[in-house]
Amino acid sequence: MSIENQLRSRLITAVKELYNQDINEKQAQVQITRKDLKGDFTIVVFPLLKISKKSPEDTGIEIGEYIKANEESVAAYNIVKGFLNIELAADYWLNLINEIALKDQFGYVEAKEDSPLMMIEYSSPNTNKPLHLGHIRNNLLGYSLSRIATANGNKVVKTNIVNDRGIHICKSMLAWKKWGEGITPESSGKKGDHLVGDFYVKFDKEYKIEIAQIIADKLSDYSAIKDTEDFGALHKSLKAKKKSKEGLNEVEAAQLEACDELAKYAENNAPLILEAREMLRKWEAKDEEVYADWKMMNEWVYAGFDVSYKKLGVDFDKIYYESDTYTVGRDMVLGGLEKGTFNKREDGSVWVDLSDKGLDEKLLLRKDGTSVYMTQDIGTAKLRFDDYDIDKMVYVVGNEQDYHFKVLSLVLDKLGFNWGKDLQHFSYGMVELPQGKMKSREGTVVDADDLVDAMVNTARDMSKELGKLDGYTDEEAEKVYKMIALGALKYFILKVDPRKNMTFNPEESIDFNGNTGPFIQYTHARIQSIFRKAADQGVTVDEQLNTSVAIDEKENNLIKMISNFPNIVAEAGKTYSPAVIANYAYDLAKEYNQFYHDHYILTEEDKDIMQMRFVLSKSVGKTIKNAMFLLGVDVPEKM
RNA sequence: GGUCCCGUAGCUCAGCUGGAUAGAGCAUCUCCCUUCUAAGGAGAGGGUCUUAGGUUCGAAUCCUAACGGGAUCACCA
Repeated sequence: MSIENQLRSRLITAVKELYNQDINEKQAQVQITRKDLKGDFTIVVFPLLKISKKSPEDTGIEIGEYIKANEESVAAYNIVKGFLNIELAADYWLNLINEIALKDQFGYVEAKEDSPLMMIEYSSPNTNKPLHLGHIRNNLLGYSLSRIATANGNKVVKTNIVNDRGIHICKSMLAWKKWGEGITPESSGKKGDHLVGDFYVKFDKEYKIEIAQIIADKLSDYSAIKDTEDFGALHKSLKAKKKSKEGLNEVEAAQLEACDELAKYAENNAPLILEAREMLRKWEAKDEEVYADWKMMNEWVYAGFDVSYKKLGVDFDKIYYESDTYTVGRDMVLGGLEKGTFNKREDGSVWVDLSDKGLDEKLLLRKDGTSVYMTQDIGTAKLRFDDYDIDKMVYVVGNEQDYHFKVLSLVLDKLGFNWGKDLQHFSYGMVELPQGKMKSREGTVVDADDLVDAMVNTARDMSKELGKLDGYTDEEAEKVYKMIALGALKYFILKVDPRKNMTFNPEESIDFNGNTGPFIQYTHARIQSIFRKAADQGVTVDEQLNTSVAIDEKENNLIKMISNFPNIVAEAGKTYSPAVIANYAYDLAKEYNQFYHDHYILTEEDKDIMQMRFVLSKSVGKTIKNAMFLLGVDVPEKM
């Protein structure tokens, strides 16, 4: 039992003994004492005043005396403004740090035979474009969450669902067929995912031209807007005005309706989209030529993704492909249709009615029988639960899909899967740039590969300038540059509460000073440097410290922070938040740097004190390393 | 319009299971490298915690409303 819990139960018995009253957890408040006050743990006595019928001071004294008399590790107490601060015996913390010093995996809980199996889905890319900044947040969160879940004693399976089919894939295929002239990654020297992405963009461009043409041709059919000169501008301004406080007048409402109708008509009747749909139909019918092209282009993309994943340092235990799972989903939908769980409309499309749950009707199969996004998620879920004995399913997917996962959960539940309603949508916020949202059409999307490369370059330049890696081979140094670059990027993204939208400022992200990953990595390297120096000087140091040595406040603070790490890991696991770990690692590094600044270690003459600072430094180094590991960040020996 | 999320220093973010004087970093201004890594440390300025009510001994934190920003409500994924 932790000392905190011991104090809590002492408090409960104290109230029972002193005032003959039982109190609950909420009334028994034990928290860590503010840093600027004397004491280790604080008992808040305010909630107990009604019971004690005494002043905060008197109540504090009575409880303080009781705890001091009955809890061995409590040495003293003080009362400030009605808060009872408990002071532990000096050697309590020193014994604790000796225990910690012996544990390599300090802070982690190992999984047992009967530990729950958690499957975490993340990444889930579309095979029609390369990974960008948004995917980076997803991948880093998913990877970190899986490490945090593992550290909390779960068996974890990292999984990925590759969205390798659907109309969006057909768009890039079609564009490549039409305008690609047989270009390949080899012939162009371009990464496969980028090459395919280019054709997706090309499709969009040509498609837009066709839409504009149709609109121009058909404009005269729509009386409300027939004299419009700039359709796009009108449509946009009407939509904006509808959203604004002002609202639309009758004429404008009619115009907007006409605009919407015409735009929809154009979008659905442009020759390119018709061709793409035909291609999707052929693909689902396994048309030989379409299938061969699809396979080839997908291979290009996978090869590209592999490079990006490796660059980011993430991986998966099991990858599912939508092209394998959508038919399973379709069968399940059809099965549900037979049982009357879903219903078919006259045109042949299949729907689920969720109006009793406060949602609306949702499409599960199109009228032409092809699958939608939801269909494949149903199939994927089925396959996964067939493959693994999953206790908890976590989907790392952006918050723009909150609604989708609400529906998925209910649909799975309707289909009779008891895990349906328990699925966890780990919903994270969007990544924005200082100038606003990323827009692929405006070329403001930050490419994942480019970003990592740029950061490695910055790390290299900076390191060379500082010259801290002299003596390393080029290969060794390059490893460190990469470590620092990724440390900066990962920490920058993971330190923010995942649920919130975040702003990614490229300039700030490559800053290596202050509250950054490299700051924490630097602290680790600094600590390792002490040990190297010690070895050079022939100083031998024991792994344990003398528990009767005197420590000052700073040293005590460090021990307290280290000993709190397991609680932090548990909290991060419970709240699914790498940010909790990131903030802790920063606080610990900062605290250590202050200690380092005004405490000498190797030149300290008192052997016991030197020993204590040495063991302390070692424990800090280890804890930083273990914390950063949970973020997927490695720490260097030198930097 | 319905539903959901967010609003803390000039900027980016902590703090939110109610608790003591609301914290970091960046940016601005001062200091500190002849002893273990200055990618560091110390200090200064900078706040009606969007606003208004409510609950409470106590509210940045919980509740309600307003204002501001975002997401979503497709035979897109």
